[in-house]
Amino acid sequence: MLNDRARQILTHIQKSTLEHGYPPTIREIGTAFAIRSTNGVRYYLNMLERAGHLTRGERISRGIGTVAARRRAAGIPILGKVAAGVPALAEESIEGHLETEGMFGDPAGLFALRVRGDSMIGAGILEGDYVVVRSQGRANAGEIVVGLLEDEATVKYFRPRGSHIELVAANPAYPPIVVGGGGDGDPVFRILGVVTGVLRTLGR
Amino acid sequence: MLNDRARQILTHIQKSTLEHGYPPTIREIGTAFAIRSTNGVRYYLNMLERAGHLTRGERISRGIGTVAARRRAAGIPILGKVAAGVPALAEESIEGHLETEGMFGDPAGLFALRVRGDSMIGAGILEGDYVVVRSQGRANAGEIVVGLLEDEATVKYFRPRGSHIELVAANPAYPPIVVGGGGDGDPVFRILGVVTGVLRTLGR
DNA sequence: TGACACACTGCACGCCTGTGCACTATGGTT
DNA sequence: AACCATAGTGCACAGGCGTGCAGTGTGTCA
Repeated sequence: MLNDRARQILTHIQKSTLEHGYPPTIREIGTAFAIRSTNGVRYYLNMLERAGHLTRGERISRGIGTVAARRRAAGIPILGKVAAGVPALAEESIEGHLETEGMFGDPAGLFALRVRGDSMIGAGILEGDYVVVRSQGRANAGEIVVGLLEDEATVKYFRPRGSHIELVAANPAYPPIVVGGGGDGDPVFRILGVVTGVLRTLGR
Repeated sequence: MLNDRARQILTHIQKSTLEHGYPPTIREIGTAFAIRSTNGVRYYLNMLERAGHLTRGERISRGIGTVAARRRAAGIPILGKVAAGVPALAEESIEGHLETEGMFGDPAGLFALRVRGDSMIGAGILEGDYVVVRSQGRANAGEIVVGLLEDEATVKYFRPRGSHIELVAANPAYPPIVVGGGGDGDPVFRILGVVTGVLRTLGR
């Protein structure tokens, strides 16, 4: 239904919209794809609109709204009850929407880290998962922190023990690491942030 | 710095952008707030731009980009190497960006489900996690599926065994469930979709 | 070899839209 | 009473931008 060029133009519109905050004009798209006539572009826009990939406002400059941009507002529907015969997404069964933006709080001050190793499998954090980290220098007891331990980033439970700190793995194979005791050979440790989310993709 | 009216106008621009896919014009904002002169609106736009809440393209129609819309593009930065003394997000150490939108593939056909029970802890799926599910009726061997088992949604490994299907938990406490053997008392099962992601928020 | 779809070019028209300049009403301060 | 900031009104101008219509080159299918 959609050919290669049309797909490229669609992603260009999406990228441009995100980059500037507003969609491109027909002529801007034309320049980007070396299409000299506005109608060359309109040919594709009509195609994309018929295919349902974007909506256009008539006679509205930059009136190109990608469906993706609008759906962003909705997010992924969260089903509450999965009723007897309903694989379709019946409106009534939608409990809310997964707004991945903002679901971890204010995006500023957040960063993500890909997890290496299996030291936190007990907490449901596997190798290859992304942990979402709120960047801050201190943590509460029991929180999962990302810290810098001798120039290496680690993810561990944070357990202050009065005079020193224990970094505890969620895997019995790894013994707790003691830091900050003031002892001579004690490793240097600094908290980079607190883990506020875990994210994993499966399959491909 | 920003008064109440300016804030309302900012959120109006954000809402309108999400709703239509493109930002409003000066005159459209004016109508929404009963400001009859375009310069009345410009007065606020300048204010908001000086405060850094939006960026404007000069002489560009609908050239109002909210900073929030642009940040959406960036997502959460993924740090690769966490170098020695760098809790700040040094540009060089950013490996990519977590684009939560689209990271699970085409948002259409996806839904999310809150996990109940601990039957999949071995796969790093805990109680309270959200699983992101691609809605489809069949699955490959070994994939984690969401299925409807006797009117109840379950998350399990999918293991076809020729004549029947085994639904295997990732927790030794739960024995495999056999379905589709054609036997009289066999439970009814239908695949709702395949799990393509796991998502968890921690703390608060 | 003709017909036809595809992927455009070229151009004029005219509304849409941001900009600039001048002016006004209101309320608070000195 | 004079002065100033705030929050606008009103209007003309010019260029941005979508639309409509007509035409072109190229490949392919019959």
